[in-house]
Amino acid sequence: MATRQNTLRAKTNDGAEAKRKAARRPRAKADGSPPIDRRELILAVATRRFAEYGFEATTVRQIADDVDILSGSLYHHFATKEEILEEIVRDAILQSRDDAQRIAELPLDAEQRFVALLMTELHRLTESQEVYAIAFNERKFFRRSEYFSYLSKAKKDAYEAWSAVLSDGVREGLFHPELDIYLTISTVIRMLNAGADWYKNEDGSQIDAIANYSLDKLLDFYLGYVLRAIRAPTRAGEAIPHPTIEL
Amino acid sequence: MATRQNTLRAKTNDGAEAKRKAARRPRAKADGSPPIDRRELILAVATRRFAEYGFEATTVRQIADDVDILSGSLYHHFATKEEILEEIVRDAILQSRDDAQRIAELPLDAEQRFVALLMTELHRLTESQEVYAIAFNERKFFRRSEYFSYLSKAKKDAYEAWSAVLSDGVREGLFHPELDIYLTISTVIRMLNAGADWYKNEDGSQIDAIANYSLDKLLDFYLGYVLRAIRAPTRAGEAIPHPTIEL
DNA sequence: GTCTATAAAGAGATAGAC
DNA sequence: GTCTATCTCTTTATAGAC
Repeated sequence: MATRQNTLRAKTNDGAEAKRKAARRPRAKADGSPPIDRRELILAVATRRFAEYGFEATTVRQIADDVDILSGSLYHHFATKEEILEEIVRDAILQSRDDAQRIAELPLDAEQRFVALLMTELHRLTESQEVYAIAFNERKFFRRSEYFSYLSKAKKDAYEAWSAVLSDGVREGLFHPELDIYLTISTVIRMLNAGADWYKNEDGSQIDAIANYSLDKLLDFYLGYVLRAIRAPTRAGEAIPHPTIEL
Repeated sequence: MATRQNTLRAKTNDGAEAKRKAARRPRAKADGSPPIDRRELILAVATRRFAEYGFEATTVRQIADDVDILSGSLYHHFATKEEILEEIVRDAILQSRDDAQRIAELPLDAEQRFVALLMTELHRLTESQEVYAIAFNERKFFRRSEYFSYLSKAKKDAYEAWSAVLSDGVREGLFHPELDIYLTISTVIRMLNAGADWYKNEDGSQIDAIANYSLDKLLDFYLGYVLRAIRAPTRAGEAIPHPTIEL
C-alpha cells in the first residue's frame, strides 16, 4: 500500500479538471431509459460503502459486488480506487467552498451572512450527508496525499470565508468582542457535520431517545445554540431568527 | 476480511476481564530498569498508528516495525489485532462511563454537575486524546462487532448519566424548558472530542491561525458556549463559572 | 462494457527453532 | 520473547478474449 500511495503522491493533478468534464457528462440517451449510467451507479454504491466503513476499509470487490460486476471491470470506469473517492467528494467540497465565498460577499450584516452560511452548509450536509461524511472522515487521508491537496486547499478557502464573516461581526459589534474565531468555526463546522450524520443515520448509536426531528428543527437548534454563544453580551436578549431551509 | 470478522463476531467476551487483569499487570521488576515492558510499548505505538491512520488502515507489520520486532512476534503478546485495539480503548471508555455515573450522583445542583461532567470529560480527552479519538473514530466498527458490544453499552450508560443531569436541570428550572437533551448531549460530546483532537494536534489542518491555547482557555470556551445555549432564558445574565481543570 | 484469468504484493496469523 | 519461515487469504490492478 505504501508503494501505491507513493505513486499517487508523485502523480500530478493538473489538467484533470478538463478530462473529468468529458468523462463525467452522461451521454445523451436518445431512448427513454433511465439516465443513471453504470459509472453513476458505481459512485452511488461506493459512496454508501465509504461512508459506512471508510475508504481504506472498503475493497473494490465489495463495490463491484454491489453493482453485480467483477472487480476487474471497475477499472474500465475508473483508473484507481482513489479516483472513485475523488469523484465522490470533489464537487461537494468545491461547491461548499463556492457557497461560503459567495455568501461572505453578500451585502448583508455579519449575522445575516453567518446565518446564511450556517443554513446553506446544513442544507448541503443533510442533502448529501454521506458525501460530506466521507470528505470529513477522510480528511487526514487527503492531507497526506499530494494528489488530494487541492481539496484541503478548498476547505481552507471556505474557512477563510467563514472567518471573514465572523471578523466583520466582531468589528460591527454584533458578536462578542473576544470571540475566538478559529475555535468557533472549527467547532461549528464539526458540530454541523456530526449533526447531519446523526440526522441522516438516526439510530446508528445505541441511544434510544430517537424523536422525530425535522430539518428545520435541527436548524433552529444549531442556530440558537451558536448565536447565543457568539453574540455580543449586549444583544443577549435579541430573538433568534427562525429561517426555513429552502434554497 | 469478512471471514475474519465473522469469526470475531461469533467469539464471546465472557470472563475476559479476569484474564486481562493478570495479563496486564506489569511484572514487578527487581532491578532498576524502566517499568515500560514490551507490551506497553506495543500498545503505545499502536495507539499512535490507530489514531493517525485508523484501525483498519494500520497493519500489524507497521506496528511491529515501530517496536523493531517482526510481525509474527506481536502474536506472543496479543492474540489478534482486535485485541490490541481493545486493550487501547477499553479502560478509557469504562473510566469515562464511571466518571459520568459518579458525577451524576453528586449532591450538587444540575448545572454544577453538568460543569463537572464537562470538565472531567475534557480533562480525560486532552489527557489521552489519541485513545479517545480512536474510541470515537472506530465507533461504527465497535457497533458492528459483537465482541466489542460492551463498549457501545458503556458509552450508552455514560449517555444516560449525562441525560439524567440535563433532565434534572430542566426540572429544577436551571436549563431551558424546551432543551433537547438528546441533541445537546450528542452535540456536546462530539464538540469536546473534536476540540481535544484539535488541541492536541494543533496544525493538523491547513488553517493557519494557530494561537496558543491553554487547556483552561479551551474549557472556558466550551463552558461558555454550552451554558449560554442551554440555560433557561431567565438566567441569561448569570456569570459563566471559570473552574480550572485540576482533577 | 464485462468476462476470464492472473499477476504481484500485502494482509493477518501460525509453527517451531533458538 | 524473538526469529525464521511460511500458510492462506485478500488486496489492487492488468491483459486480453468476447
